[in-house]
Amino acid sequence: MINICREGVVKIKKELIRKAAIDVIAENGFFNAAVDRIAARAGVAVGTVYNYFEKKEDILDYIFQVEYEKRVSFLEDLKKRDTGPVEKIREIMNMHFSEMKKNPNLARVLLRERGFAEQDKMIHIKKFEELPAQIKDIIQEGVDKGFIRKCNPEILSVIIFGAVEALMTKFILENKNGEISDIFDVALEEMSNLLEKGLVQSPGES
Amino acid sequence: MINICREGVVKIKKELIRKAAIDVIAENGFFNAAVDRIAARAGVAVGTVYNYFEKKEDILDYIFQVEYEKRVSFLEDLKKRDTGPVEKIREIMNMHFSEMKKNPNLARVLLRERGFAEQDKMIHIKKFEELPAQIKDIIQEGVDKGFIRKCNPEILSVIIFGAVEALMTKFILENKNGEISDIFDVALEEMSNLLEKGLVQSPGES
Amino acid sequence: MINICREGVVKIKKELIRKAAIDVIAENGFFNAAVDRIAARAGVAVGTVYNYFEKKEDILDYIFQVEYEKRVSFLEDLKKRDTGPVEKIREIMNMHFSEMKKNPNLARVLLRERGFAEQDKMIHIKKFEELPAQIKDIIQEGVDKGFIRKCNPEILSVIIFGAVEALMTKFILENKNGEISDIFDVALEEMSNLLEKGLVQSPGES
Amino acid sequence: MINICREGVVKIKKELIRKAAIDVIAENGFFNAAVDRIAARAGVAVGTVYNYFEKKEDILDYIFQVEYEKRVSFLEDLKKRDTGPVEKIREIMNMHFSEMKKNPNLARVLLRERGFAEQDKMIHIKKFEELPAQIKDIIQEGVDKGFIRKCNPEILSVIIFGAVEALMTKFILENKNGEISDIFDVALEEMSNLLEKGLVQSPGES
DNA sequence: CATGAATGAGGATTCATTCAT
DNA sequence: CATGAATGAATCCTCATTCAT
Repeated sequence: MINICREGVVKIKKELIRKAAIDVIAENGFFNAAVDRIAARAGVAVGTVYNYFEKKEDILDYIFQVEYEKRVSFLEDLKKRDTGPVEKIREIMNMHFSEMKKNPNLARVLLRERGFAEQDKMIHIKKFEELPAQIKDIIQEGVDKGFIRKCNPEILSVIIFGAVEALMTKFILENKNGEISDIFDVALEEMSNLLEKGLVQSPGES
Repeated sequence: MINICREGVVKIKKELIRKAAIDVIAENGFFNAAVDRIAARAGVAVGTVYNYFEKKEDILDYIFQVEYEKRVSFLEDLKKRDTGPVEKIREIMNMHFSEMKKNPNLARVLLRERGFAEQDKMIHIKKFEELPAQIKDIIQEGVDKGFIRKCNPEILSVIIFGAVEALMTKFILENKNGEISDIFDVALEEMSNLLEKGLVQSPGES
Repeated sequence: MINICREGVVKIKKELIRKAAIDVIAENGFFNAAVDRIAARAGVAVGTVYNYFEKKEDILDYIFQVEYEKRVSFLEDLKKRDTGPVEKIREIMNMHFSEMKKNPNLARVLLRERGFAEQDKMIHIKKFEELPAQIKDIIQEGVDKGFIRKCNPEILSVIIFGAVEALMTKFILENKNGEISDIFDVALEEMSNLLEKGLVQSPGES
Repeated sequence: MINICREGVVKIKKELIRKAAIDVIAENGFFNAAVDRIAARAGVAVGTVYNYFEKKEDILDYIFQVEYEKRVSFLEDLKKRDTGPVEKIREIMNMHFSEMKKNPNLARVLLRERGFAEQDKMIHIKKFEELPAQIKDIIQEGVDKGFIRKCNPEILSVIIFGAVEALMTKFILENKNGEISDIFDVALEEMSNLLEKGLVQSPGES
């Protein structure tokens, strides 16, 4: 469908820039990603970038904003669903892994450039950092309903998110130029097992 | 005046610079940490920095090197000890958390600037990134001895390290200017529980 | 306001910088010619210089390029002309001397900064160094047509070029701040005589 | 013979530095020749260099001074000899060429770094530049005695010196890393011929 | 809105020179 | 005299940002 309205057109350019920025930043890191090069990659003039973003940092923040919103709406959908909490967490992991397979560069940026969360201007990076809190609710609900043992949901949400991101980081480092291994399936399984059984040998099991 | 020994003096200056760099990088991020400011903080001239480090990047790499060596010798000691694997992992977490309490700025740097591991020159950052592999051995040993259930030790080491680092990151973000909460004790407990029992309510438990 | 044409405008700025560079380099030598000062002399910002030249060295190379091309086209015209070889050489000298009177600073640069010909990047300085070879052809032709006695044209071209440049250097050193003496006419005459008669007293002449 | 006196010892160190400087400057040019590297090459500490030379430039000037004095005493000897002027000039050329074969690096420095003659501090470089004037006397004497035709001796001395240096420069550029070709013999012959016969075909010669 | 030349503050790095030992 | 660590001014170059067209 053709989107002719002004806003739609605007968004197309902004999208071009956002996507170019993801690639350039993934390749060079945010600081080494010159605005000129981002513009060039987007097939656009430098000045044009500054029609859509006030400062270079805003580009990065916008990248996080888009992903943040994607995740928020995903999590909202998820919460409504009727599955158990472990299954939900499994789906969250699944979502992250498959997003990463779709766009490894994006994952690279999301994982590497979070350092800016401390800066006050980067409101969406900061928000992104608060996403684990969303898992907290799922865990809390699981506890309330008796599916999950008593625990500190906030801490556990951090633990789970950290684990997921560490897995992604590992695979990024190992697959710099190649295809993402399907080791993700193994990772998924291991995480599920950890949550279900812990890591310790139960008495009476082989 | 007594000059302890040439090598000692050299190390003192290099130490001054290293410590100053940790603070300045923690506050501004590596890229915004001007060498001039690091030198000033160290009470030293710019040129002096370049007597000890060839390039700015080498300062960062050296920071990782020192910490890497600390951790390696810690892990070597740990392996020799006679405790069970879960207890060992607990000690690793404990070590990280207490290191962090001692020097939060250092933790900030270690957590935030790992992105450079992809650069070839940063050999110690790269090595640092491979530390989780050390946990792998502990897990493997646990499996072999029957203390830990069958699993993929490599993946699980990544999961555990990721969890620990996420916890540290969270507390850094929340305690930018303040004292580190003793929430670490809770975190420690929760991690231990996760490893021992998983997250799921066992049938027959309340 | 009428914008002659994009390319024209570009050339104007590049010309400004080139001319400023000639003066600053002539006064201080290439190494002591700070890019900032060249920019200031050109009435332009530092950054602008780097819009037209990738590196400082490229400015110097460009100065040689422009002069090289001037000389090549002059020599091509000259070859076509119907005059004898000695007359042609005389015209070459004349051209050099009058160019030098027009812009002594330029001559200063051309004579003093050739040392860079050894660097691989300075392709035009290297080419400039090969200009004497053009005289070689003229001499060779003279030999072929019987106007010039048997000799090694390559060596002689070097000798002639060297002589011309030494003369120019001498006058530059003697006329740092003043007008170029018209001693050039004498020099021209002496060179012509040398070529025609040698330096030795012929038997039977007074 | 062992030279134990203070001055002798001093000179040995100064000589070490001078020779090292010649090599380092020949390889990198004067500006890229760091005093550290000169000192290192001489097997001496930086500070030691400054015990013998006040400023870096003084090292270069000293190199020229030594060579200047060598040439002056050579020319004084030469003047006393009973040979004809052309033969004397031939010997001057011969001296330059063979000096150059002995130490190409030195020749490189002498030819490339004369640009500093304009600076007031470099008194010996300036003096070196005035050496051609010594040939002037030889020519003048030749004219007076009837061996050389009437001419402007000053101009001709410049011409001859320029020719010689151009030949040396050419061979340096062509023999950067290799042995100096024996083309010098040819050059010597051609110069002699030029001086004796000029370049023009005499009527009645083949 | 699009363009991209111009800007100049900022930062990494070098290196001549000093001076305490 | 010898040493070489320390100094910091000086310089090249980058790049975010502006603005006239």
